[in-house]
Amino acid sequence: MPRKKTYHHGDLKNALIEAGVDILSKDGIGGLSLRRVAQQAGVSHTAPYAHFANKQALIAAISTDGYRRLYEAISASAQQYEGDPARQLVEGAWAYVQFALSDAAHFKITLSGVVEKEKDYPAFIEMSQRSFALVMQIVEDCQKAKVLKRGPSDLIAVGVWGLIHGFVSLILEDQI
Amino acid sequence: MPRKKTYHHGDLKNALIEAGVDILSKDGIGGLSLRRVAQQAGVSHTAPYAHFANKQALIAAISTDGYRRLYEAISASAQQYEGDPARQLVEGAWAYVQFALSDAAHFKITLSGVVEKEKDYPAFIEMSQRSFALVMQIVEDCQKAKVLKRGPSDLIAVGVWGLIHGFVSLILEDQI
DNA sequence: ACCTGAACACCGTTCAAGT
DNA sequence: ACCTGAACACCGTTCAAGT
Repeated sequence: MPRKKTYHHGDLKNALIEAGVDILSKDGIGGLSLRRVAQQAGVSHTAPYAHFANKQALIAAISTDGYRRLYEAISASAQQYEGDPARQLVEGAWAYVQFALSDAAHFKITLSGVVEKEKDYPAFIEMSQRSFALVMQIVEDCQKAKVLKRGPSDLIAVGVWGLIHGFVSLILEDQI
Repeated sequence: MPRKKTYHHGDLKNALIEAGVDILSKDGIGGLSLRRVAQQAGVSHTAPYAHFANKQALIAAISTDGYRRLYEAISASAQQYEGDPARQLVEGAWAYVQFALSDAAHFKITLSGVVEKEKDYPAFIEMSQRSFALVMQIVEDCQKAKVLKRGPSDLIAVGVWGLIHGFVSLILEDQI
């Protein structure tokens, strides 16, 4: 018996997010519409409104998923190189670059800041803050190990993040 | 005699860009449509196609204008504090922050990298590169004056830019 | 060259209705 | 609770036509 095509009792909400990520990877940000997402999930074009207030809310959920992906990648390499903060920093940066290169549209919509997410999407805020806190933790461990100079770790973490992001942006714009 | 409302022999192209910037400041990115831009410029909704291949091209022009605004602001403060690179750096950063805060939507659409501009918009590429070159020049002057540590100036410029951008992003997302 | 108006396919969102 | 189908206003883009 084939898997049921309907999400009537399933997890339509996550199916819609997955469909959105899939569309982003295939057709970019321009191809992302609520109606296409619904169609790909096998439901009518109004069904998403049972789970998301509007398109912005779906985009916020997709962005939250993007941050989770980033968090998990950095976290995985941090665990792998436990006790070696310099390596954790460089591998974390590499995870960031890999996400950007392997799924540019998902990366961009997650980190662009173009969509107004800050107001009504606490899950997005929380996931982005967890990611930043993880980077700050690695920065602090690097400071203790004398890999990075002393100073305010939050400021240095913003600098590290910004430096990596700047590089990735140059790569994505083909200027490097 | 009031100024003619028609751009039949005027500069519709720039009028459309101005209208776009105006709409961005009033209604944000969600409010930016070709039809609204045309209406605000006082022409039919198909007139923009005489000057822009599509909506992306108009957005690229608006983004180019954003980079020019950034370039001119940083350039103005660089001239004002000629011979004081430390001051040039801090005032240039302040100009960046001011642009972001005074016109968040224009700033975001310019610097988000969400739109695919790199391919067919050489004016955009050129203006963004000029802005980056200016920052790099200030960084090099700071290095000569021992305000910044020695090292590859392009890399340090990316870091400086990224640090400022990271701060601005935190401010715009109300996380600071 | 520059602009118009009709037309097409597509979109976000609402709403009454069905299970 | 979860989903459907019709409906509405709006959008990007094309095209034949007008000056």
